[in-house]
Amino acid sequence: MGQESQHGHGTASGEQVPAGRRVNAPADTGTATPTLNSIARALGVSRQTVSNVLNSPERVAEPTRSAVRGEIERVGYRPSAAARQLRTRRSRLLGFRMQDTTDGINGSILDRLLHALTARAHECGYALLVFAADGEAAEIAAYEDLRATNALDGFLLTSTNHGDRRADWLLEHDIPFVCFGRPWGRIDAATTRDHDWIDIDGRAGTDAATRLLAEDGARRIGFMGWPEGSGAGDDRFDGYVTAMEDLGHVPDLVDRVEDSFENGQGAAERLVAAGADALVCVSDSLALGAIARMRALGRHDVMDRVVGFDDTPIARAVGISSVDQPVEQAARRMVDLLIHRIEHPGASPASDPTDLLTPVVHRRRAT
Amino acid sequence: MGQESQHGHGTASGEQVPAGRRVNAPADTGTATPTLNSIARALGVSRQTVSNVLNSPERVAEPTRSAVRGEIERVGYRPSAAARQLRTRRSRLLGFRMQDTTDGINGSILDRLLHALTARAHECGYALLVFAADGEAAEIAAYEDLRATNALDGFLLTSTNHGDRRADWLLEHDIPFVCFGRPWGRIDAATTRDHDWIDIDGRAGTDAATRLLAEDGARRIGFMGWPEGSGAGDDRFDGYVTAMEDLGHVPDLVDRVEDSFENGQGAAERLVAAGADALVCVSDSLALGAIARMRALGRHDVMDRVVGFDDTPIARAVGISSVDQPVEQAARRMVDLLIHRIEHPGASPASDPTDLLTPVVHRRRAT
DNA sequence: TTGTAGGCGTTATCAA
DNA sequence: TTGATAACGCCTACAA
Repeated sequence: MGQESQHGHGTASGEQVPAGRRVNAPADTGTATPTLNSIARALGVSRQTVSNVLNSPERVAEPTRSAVRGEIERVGYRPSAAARQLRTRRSRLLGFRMQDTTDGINGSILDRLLHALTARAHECGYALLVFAADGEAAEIAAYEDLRATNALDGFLLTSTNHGDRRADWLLEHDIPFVCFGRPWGRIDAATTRDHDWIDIDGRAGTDAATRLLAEDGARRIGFMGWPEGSGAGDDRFDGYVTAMEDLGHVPDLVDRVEDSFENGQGAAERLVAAGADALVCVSDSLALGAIARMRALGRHDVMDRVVGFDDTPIARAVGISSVDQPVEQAARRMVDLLIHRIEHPGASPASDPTDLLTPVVHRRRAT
Repeated sequence: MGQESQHGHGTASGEQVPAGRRVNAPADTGTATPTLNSIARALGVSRQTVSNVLNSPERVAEPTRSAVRGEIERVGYRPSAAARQLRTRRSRLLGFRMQDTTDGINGSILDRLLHALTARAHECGYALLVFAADGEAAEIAAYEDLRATNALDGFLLTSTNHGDRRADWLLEHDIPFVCFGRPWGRIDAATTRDHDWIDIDGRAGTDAATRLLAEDGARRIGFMGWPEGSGAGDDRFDGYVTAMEDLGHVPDLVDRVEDSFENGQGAAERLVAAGADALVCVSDSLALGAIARMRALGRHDVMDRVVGFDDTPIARAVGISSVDQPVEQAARRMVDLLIHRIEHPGASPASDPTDLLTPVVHRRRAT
């Protein structure tokens, strides 16, 4: 194997430093960064063999293989993502867009998601690239740019809405992606192809919340939700309705408002005035508002019968019962789906609409 | 200029597709990805000229320049980050570690920071790579790995503590970074070199909070803080002490506990038992706990005189006065410092200890 | 002002 | 089983 003997045309390529060149040598610390070449040379094998040890170990004979591995370990070699990317057209990078405005309380679930996505991606050998973009158009522009320049392998989308054009664009351009949230608008639309997504069973969440209150003796359970038209909001409303009907109650105490603490106060007041003795809320902001107003009105009976949604830190701290979305599980599934799609192009979408993640209600008592 | 005429040794490099090769051609959509080469060829100029138009436009004559620009625009050319990175050793990527555990309420300020950092980096032509790592050792290992494989240009550190070894490691390895938080432990330590950081004047925050309460007629103002030993906590304590002394009061109503809602309840109860008629808190969790307990005890007088810290969404919603850290400003400065350091190695640290960002107190009334 | 040459570190193909 | 060769797209130095 001719240890150390430079064979062939003089020195191996990349080693002739025509004295006086020394381009951008980064503050020559004595030890140059190890590369496939340097390892190959040290061992007297070809750099292709070293590459094979990394990518198709079975094609390399045992003695060689362990020798190479030893050297790699010894010098702390790390393959260069740039070079690999240049060659393979893959970056092992996943894109995640930061919401332009975190409205705080509810936004916290997105942050939880981001944490979980990062962790899972890491386990799979991928990393997350986060970017900012205001509005749908800007977001699409960002996809285009990041895909072209940074070769992102795929994107993780959140809060998909009716008439969302991001998914269409990505489909058209054959870029892998997964959505957190069902394709509300497009489902059943024969003209559009399907795509990967995961979702949480909001309906099951409000259903469980409603039953929990019923168990506590509530009869006139009210619902505080978002205006009709948002997929998740309507879904959660359905859960309330079916649970109520199933329990033999009439789901007629309903107040649908934009999400905010203040609106929660107002809606709660109206609902109790109409006779509600308990409240199911589609968010913790609304629940928090409801509790505050109930307290102000001296309705401690109702205060103890409010259930929020998302199980935000505030709910935990203040002691509000809340529906907890299995975000970590969702993140794992999103990443796995996306990576599968990336590594097996051609495969058909793996999501099954019946396969929603089930949230769990935490029962608490306000402090 | 011989449009379209291939001059020199046959076709330009990279264009000979020895029929039957067609390696990984990604689903040949008819239009190949534009490159410097393809643009140069289309225009009959050399690829170097195109590169120059991008990187040193002044070296290219006008007619050529605009022709090139037109073509770039027309075909939607984007330089490949991988190729550029391979060549320049720079990725235009900044690293940000996700906290392993977001303890929720207070963690929200980190999320706000991340949003702001992302936005600012984007404006500067950089992107953020987020990664997960549990514990100091793992974080350092992540630096090493990301630096070696992904060529991250620098790192944005948060929550630096006493005896933090991350900064030491990064300094040793000459990797650019900035910290959110003063180098508490190492400041004045002659043995360690200095580094870039920014910080917020916590002392000014509690000072302002204390004065705000005094304006409202409070005399026996209590302080709810963290146990001695944390830089930020001690800093905030100092603000309270100096303000009180300056106002002619004695800063003797002090309770220092670990940060949590529950501890906030306990501390508040002890302090009012000792005679406090107002409370300055170093976090919104503590403030929230304080308010809850005051309400339970019927001390509405004190309830209206609680100031929190961080101005989290909950504080805004519930109506707690709170000290708002100028996070967006901090983020801008962090990114700018880091990028400066990256693009001008050798320059000395730019942070000036006297140059802290000043928070502002928002006055609110609980709902 | 523009063009030529060479190489950054990796992988794919094919020949030995 | 291993090695030689040729790109991937870009940038820097130098020559014309």
